[in-house]
Amino acid sequence: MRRVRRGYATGAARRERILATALLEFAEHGYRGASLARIAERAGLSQAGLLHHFRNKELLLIAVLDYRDELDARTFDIEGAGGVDALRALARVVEHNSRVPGLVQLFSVISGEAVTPGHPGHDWARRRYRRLRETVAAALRRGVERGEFRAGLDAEAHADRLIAMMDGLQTQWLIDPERVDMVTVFQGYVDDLIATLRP
Amino acid sequence: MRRVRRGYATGAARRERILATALLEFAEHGYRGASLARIAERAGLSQAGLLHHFRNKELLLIAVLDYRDELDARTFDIEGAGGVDALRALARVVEHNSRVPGLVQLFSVISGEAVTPGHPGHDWARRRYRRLRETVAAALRRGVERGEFRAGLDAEAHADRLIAMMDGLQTQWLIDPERVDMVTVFQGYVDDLIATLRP
DNA sequence: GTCTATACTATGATAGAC
DNA sequence: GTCTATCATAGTATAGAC
Repeated sequence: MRRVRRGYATGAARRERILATALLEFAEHGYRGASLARIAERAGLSQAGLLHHFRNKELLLIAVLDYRDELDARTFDIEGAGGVDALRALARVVEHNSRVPGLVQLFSVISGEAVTPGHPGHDWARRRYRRLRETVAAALRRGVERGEFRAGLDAEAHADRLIAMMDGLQTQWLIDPERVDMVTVFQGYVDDLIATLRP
Repeated sequence: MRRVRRGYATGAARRERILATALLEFAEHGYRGASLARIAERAGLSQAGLLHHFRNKELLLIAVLDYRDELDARTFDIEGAGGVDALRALARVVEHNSRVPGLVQLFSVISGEAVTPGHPGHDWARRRYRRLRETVAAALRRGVERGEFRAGLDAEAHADRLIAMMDGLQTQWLIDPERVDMVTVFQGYVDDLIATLRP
């Protein structure tokens, strides 16, 4: 009997171990600062072994970013929700993020590096922002349809602001965790915004 | 006659040339991605020559960050202004930033890297955020004293939010300049905030 | 103050045995 | 699929002549 999934399953587990390790390393040292040798060592295989699974460093980063997005599939149902509910969902995302500093840090470090055109994460970051903006803007528009928000609001601009606020507070929080209360400060923004947008 | 300032002046010009070049390189490639050899070449001296002026890479980065802060001494008089004036001054800072993408990018790239403790820019970033927060919060409090803003507002939280908004929009703008209108979107935030904070 | 030369270390990637 | 061995390259930093 051929154990159809055996080889695959082993390979997949290996792959995931590598991805999880690489995520930590990229989060800690950025793309340029991370080293394949160290990732391999921490993942329990040789550097050549690692490169058997991911042909080069750039492809590994892309895979890690996709992997992070998968872990992030807990979108907290922003897509499903609309109006005030969506804003509260965003606040819950921030709260959740405060419990996974590693994932947040990966995002902050890579986003920072990726502002440079030519960085392997540049396209990923651009796509990510565009998608996020669309998702949040759509949720705001649904709030208008439901009469929760006043008509004529600039959904895209508010979406940009909500995303900027999340990212900006994350940076401050990562750099100075004791001093910056990311969750409460963002919650305050959402509360003010709900009041402002009331019809 | 001893030309007291001659040697110094020459040295200072050289130093500044190096700093300006290094600023561009660090902005383009981050701390880890920048290379002393390339900085030296673009500044028109050898790598060893560069290291004569700045003993090592880390000290060069620190010097560049201080240099940037000097160029930034055009604080647009946020300290002097208070209340609504201060918020308008912040909007002017954003407008100004939109004309110096190089400086903005240096800040974004280094801030991103510097969330990692142990990064040579970590302390600089933390100090910078703390100072900024104090400056902006003080300006908001002055607005309360003057009766422009309602009493009991959380000045620190609003300061954190204003700074987060500036930084977050900068990242989006750098990654996708055609799509993100940093200046207008920030102006919108300030306008909403002035309305919200009215007594 | 600036250069050349060089030491030293680390990196990403490939070839080929098992 | 994993390893060892190796390559080519590039990086920071130092020594010492001019």
